[in-house]
Amino acid sequence: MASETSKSVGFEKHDHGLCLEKAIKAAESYCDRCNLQFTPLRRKVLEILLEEHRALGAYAVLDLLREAGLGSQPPVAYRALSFLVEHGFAHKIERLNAFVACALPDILHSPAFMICRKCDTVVEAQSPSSSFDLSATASATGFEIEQTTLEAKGVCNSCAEMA
Amino acid sequence: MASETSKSVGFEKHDHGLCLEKAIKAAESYCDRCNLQFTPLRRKVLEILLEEHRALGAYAVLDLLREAGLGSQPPVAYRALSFLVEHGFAHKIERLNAFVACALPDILHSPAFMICRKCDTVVEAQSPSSSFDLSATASATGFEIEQTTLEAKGVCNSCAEMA
DNA sequence: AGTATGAATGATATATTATAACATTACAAG
DNA sequence: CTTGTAATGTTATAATATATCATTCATACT
Repeated sequence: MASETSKSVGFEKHDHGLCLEKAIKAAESYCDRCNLQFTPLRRKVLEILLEEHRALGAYAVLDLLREAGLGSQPPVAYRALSFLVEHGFAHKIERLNAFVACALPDILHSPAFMICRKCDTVVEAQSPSSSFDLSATASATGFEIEQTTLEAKGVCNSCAEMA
Repeated sequence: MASETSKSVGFEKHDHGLCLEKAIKAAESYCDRCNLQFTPLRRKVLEILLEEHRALGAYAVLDLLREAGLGSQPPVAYRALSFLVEHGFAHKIERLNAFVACALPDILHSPAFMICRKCDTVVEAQSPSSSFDLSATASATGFEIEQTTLEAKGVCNSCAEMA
């Protein structure tokens, strides 16, 4: 379902049809290599996220899924989204309770996002590790950071000892 | 209400009654200085968060509020929590949809957290800015980071131009 | 004191996000 | 061909959050 139009997405224009195709191919080949099932449903959900190119709530995804005739109940969307997030094809934006396609599918990274509080546009920054200074990326794109939140998930001392 | 017991909280023991009192006093005097109303409700919610010393969902807070005879409907809890978050007395942990009292009430900081996926314990790290490497803090406390998310809220280029 | 103003709280209803639980289908390994 | 596992379908409901309007409370001005 890739369109050939180049439209304004994120904070600047780019060839969106191309980026969609590339991302799908990347996911496909990754799943091949890792014996993961890149099913029509999962592919469609990733296409939806790529096509929209912004953070979508699970129910927005579900609506589009329904339009495409592929599943109609919440768990269907949530399961596909979980799969995509788990394998790095998409990220969850916790602040928005929404999901975006990964903008850097070929690069190992810990996700970092700039979220506009006015239009909810989400831009993913390239972040090699948990230590990352967004301010350079922000000023390069003209994004003015008002507040940042860093949340690290893991296992604490005492839980590790118990195991 | 502050208890005098010293119990194990976070990743290590400390005098909890004392830290509660200190935090309440800090909030009180900040509100005085800034002409904010540190009402009984808001104080109670902060006390609840401090007393529990872990991330609590809004409805958990509401239950404790109800027990204390101070409001019983969701908006009551959400409004008090918003106030506390807005003024930095508490933080919202987006990953958990939960709230914690600020562990560093006297220090200007952008919040950074380590969240145990097994016990949901949340520890706040001291983070002077949006650029911050959690890994040092993590290894100091024996926390093993599995995944980090950095979300910056602000205003993007095009929205800024419109205004 | 009286009263106008805005802030905070109370109360009802409902919206939004997410998952539990179980049934069914698809598909691959033995 | 059948048995196990993963994926999807389906129903129901849980958990989180907010809109709206009514009421009370604090403050500041006269």
